[in-house]
Amino acid sequence: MRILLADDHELVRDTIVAFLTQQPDLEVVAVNDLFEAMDRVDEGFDLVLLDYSMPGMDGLNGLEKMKEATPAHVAILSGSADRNVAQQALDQGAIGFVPKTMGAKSLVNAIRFMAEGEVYAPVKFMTEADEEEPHELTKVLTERELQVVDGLCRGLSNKEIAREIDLQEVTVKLHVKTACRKLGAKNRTQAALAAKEAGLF
Amino acid sequence: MRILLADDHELVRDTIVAFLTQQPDLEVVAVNDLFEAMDRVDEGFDLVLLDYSMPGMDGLNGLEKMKEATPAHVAILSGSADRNVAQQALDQGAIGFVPKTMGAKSLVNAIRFMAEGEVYAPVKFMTEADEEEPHELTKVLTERELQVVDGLCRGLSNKEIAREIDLQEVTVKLHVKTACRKLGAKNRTQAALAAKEAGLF
DNA sequence: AGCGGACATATCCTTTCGTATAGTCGACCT
DNA sequence: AGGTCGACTATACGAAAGGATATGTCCGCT
Repeated sequence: MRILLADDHELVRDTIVAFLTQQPDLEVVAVNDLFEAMDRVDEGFDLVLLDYSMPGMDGLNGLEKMKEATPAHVAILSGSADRNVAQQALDQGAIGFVPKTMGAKSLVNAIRFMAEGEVYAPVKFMTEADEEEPHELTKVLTERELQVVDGLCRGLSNKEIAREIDLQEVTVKLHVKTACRKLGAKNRTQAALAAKEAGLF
Repeated sequence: MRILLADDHELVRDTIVAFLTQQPDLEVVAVNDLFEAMDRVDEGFDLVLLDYSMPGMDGLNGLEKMKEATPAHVAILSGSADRNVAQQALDQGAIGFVPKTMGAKSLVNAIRFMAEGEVYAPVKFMTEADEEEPHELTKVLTERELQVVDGLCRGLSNKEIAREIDLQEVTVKLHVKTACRKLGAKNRTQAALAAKEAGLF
């Protein structure tokens, strides 16, 4: 299998090359940036690995360009990008997303996966990032408000929420109102949507 | 690496064993059901593969049991289960989820991944399932109902929706009610949540 | 010609929401 | 000790939402 690796960090490049070439059936060509990669991609590769932040990439536009230039599978390699970028890359047709934090053996496996046409993205990485935003909201909302918003997110009425957390309905209304204000919502429906959006519940 | 495979379909079992044993460093023990698997798991394995629907499994309870019985990584193998089951399995600590539709080479790669402690789930499988339900809903909801639900999903009031699509408020109410019924929602908030959940808008 | 589905409108009525206002209570400043 | 703030309770009222039922149009199908 022939792999084209493009990364502007020499150390990263050398490390990856060193590991990949230990595999008897892997052949790796490493280049410095997207331009070089574009130049050499015609040599025929099974998989192209592009660093997310290197000269010529311009975010995911580089992915776009590379995909137009070759029928080979193209994957994004990154040391910093977050889950959103990974998701976007996959949406734009990348065969995979590989964080540089990944172990060497896993990297080799991932590359085999992708070279065979299987989409790869580390599950850990894709899911755990969902737990960042809650902090902002759980900090502005009080305990009661959180309970009430939880009810909103299940489409409960004020009365039902009141029964559930043992409060007067009027009090629930108050919490709904203040929670709406904090969430920038005009009404309970928008509040529920906003809370869901933010990853609460 | 030692793999314990449990599946009640002999054909599936034999096929997988045949492929895995082609790998010089893989050693596979295949059994018929969860009970046999539990009996032999003490022999020491790097990875345990459990069929989702085989005697003794009882949904994901079998996964639970196996995880208690061994420190090895446990993955779920399934020919039919959907994305939700896969997600649940991962949430319950499975090291991976492998659909039987996967190619043999990819299967081997996935197994290496999991044996090394990397969580594996096919991205295609996990994401594409999100695009099934819309069909159902866009088909049961009429044109007007869709417009109204769109409004609901933006937290608009009936009056606002009426203005937007140039209808009387009463008519909007009608559509909201029928849409709620079709979506199995008790009120507009649940309807909005359900529509969002299903991937509409 | 007749039928049913989708759509629009109307009236009536009940429940729920949303908001304003006011007061109690305890915690935390300073 | 007085002040402030957050959480809670309480009234009260107008605005929405939700439900039922009835009428009528348009369109496609039989």
